[in-house]
Amino acid sequence: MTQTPPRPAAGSPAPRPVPTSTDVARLAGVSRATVSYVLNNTSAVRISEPTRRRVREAAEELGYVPHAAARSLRAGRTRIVLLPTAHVPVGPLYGHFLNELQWALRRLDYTVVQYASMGLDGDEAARAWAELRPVAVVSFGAVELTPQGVDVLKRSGAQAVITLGPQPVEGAHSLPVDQRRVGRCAGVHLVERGYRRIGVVLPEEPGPELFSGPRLEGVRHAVAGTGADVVPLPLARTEEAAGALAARWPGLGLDAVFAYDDEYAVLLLRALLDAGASVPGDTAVMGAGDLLLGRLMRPRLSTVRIDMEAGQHLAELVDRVVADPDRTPENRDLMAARAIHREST
Amino acid sequence: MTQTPPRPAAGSPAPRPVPTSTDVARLAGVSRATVSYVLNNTSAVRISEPTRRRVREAAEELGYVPHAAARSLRAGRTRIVLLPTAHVPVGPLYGHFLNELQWALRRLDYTVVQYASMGLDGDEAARAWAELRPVAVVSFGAVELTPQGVDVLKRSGAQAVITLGPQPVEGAHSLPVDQRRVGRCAGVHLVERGYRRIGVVLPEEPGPELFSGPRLEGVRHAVAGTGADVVPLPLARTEEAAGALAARWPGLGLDAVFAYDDEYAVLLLRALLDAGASVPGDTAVMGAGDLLLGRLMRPRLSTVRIDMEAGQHLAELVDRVVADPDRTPENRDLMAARAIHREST
DNA sequence: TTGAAAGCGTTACCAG
DNA sequence: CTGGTAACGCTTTCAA
Repeated sequence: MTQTPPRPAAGSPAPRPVPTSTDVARLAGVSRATVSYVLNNTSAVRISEPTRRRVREAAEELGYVPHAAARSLRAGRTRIVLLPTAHVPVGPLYGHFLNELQWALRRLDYTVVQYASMGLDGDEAARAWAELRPVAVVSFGAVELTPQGVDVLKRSGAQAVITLGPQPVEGAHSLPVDQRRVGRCAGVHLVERGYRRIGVVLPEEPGPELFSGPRLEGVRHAVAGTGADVVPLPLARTEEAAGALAARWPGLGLDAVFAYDDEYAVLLLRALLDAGASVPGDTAVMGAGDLLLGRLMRPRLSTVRIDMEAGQHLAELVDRVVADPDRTPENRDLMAARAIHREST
Repeated sequence: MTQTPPRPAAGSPAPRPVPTSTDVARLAGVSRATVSYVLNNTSAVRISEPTRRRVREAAEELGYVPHAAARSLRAGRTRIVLLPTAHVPVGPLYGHFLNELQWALRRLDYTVVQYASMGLDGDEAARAWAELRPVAVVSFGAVELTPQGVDVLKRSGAQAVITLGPQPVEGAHSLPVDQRRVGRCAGVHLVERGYRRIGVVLPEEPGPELFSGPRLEGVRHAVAGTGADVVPLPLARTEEAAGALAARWPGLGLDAVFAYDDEYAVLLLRALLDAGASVPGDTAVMGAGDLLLGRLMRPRLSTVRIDMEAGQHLAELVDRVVADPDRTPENRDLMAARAIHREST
């Protein structure tokens, strides 16, 4: 026997142990199997109505709630979808997308587990995730997933290992999401308008590197061969930092700037205006994300609009892959990016 | 119920079953018990170094990963902290707070499960949560938790049921977070400056009701007895809606407006300016949240700054309550609110 | 120092 | 139509 807690100190409110299906069965005067059948509405077996009622009443009276872990253990599979997350959100857009995905997954009856990857490397992380025996893992690049990591997950029972990112991972169902395209949109937009010395604002804060790097690369790519220059500009997300950058702006000799997202863009735009610069006359400013923020500035901020395929769609994809892991991967990029011309460029 | 046998169709690449501790034991030529001892570094038992090595190598070779559900089942407790979430985020601030909390909990080795409450009522939701046997539940008011719900959770093994909200829930460890204080700050601020016809912008979008209602109530409370009026103003978070509201503004006869958060405030502020109004001359505008957005507007947006006690602290509180469920609840309000005067009031 | 065995709560199978 | 029994993977007590 296990250590039956010998009546904890008097005064405790309810030292009652948590009721199990055995307790329900005993109270209803039936077997555990019958309890299971009744509570799960198993159609393959027919139980008499009086019995059903007795079982239901017993469960109600005891406040019985089935134990998900025991169920999974027996069933050999969970309904857990694991979402590895980075320390810091990389932007409002991403947060919104993640939220939508969670909601949609829950709606499909999955249990969403967010797993913060505390600086583990890809394989350590994969092993930690595998302990939960998730039926699916959807990775946004917070952790660099390796083919070995994917293998560990699949062997632990994951039916779907889905990665979103610029390049596919061997063994995983990889959906293309190429942040370079955001930069490319901006680069093309600016070059077409004749700008030739282009600054690119990169967040100094840790977190968005996985997004900001490729966006910079995208700008470089768009600009290649046009004779235009690209100058990386690290910037902290504060008014002071923006002011300092604006102060040394004339010395930089830039005629345009593309910022990691609209927040950084507006921060700098404001600082430039306050420093007496003319936008887009002296310098064009472009952001990304098409946030409310930018539309409310004057001049209105030109931006790269990013549409992530609705979380709803991704959730349905997860569900399909779980049901049929061998289906051929889809290749459409989940992210649509296009430049929106307003008044700041 | 599903009845798909775990036997995959022939031709599947790797139908290898997931390795268990039995497999490791067999390969290492020891018993399952020994495997458990070695892999968990059990200090009460000493295993010879050669044996340890054999076990470790076997585990490595097979790619063995322990099964969290089985472990919890045996242990009788999980490390799951359940976070009920609403459909839509109620604002950037809240999102940030939630993120910090998740990170801190993970750091304390908890498994964070976000549970979207799909329109379940308090007791249904509590039962659904209880299936996971969380060791703690931290509720932000996405679902109205009842004393019965709390009881179900506690009886299912939850050591800590923590609610954040205006009023305590019987049986739960309730931390005061009173959104009315935000409204009160704004109300006091506006009344002190002589404004007497105060509009309060409430989001038309579903989601923030649980926050916006109390904030409105707080304004009313602050204004009571001063002879000032309070007028609720539903507003969608779009430029069109704000424009429409600004168009009928003169007819409303308001001399000040407090918006649910800085986004709504700036939206309206911009629309008023574009309509030719003077701020704060004709109308004062105040927001909440102290977002970057408001600081970048001209005139700079007056706001109510809200500091949620760092998620870190809440995570540590959870950890303490889990360790000692009978500790006396803390009563300090987790939220600090104070008006910040800028240029728009 | 190691191994055998008893459960944890659930459901599937197969007798009654 | 119903109920006993075994098994899921793991930890831990007890015995060798």
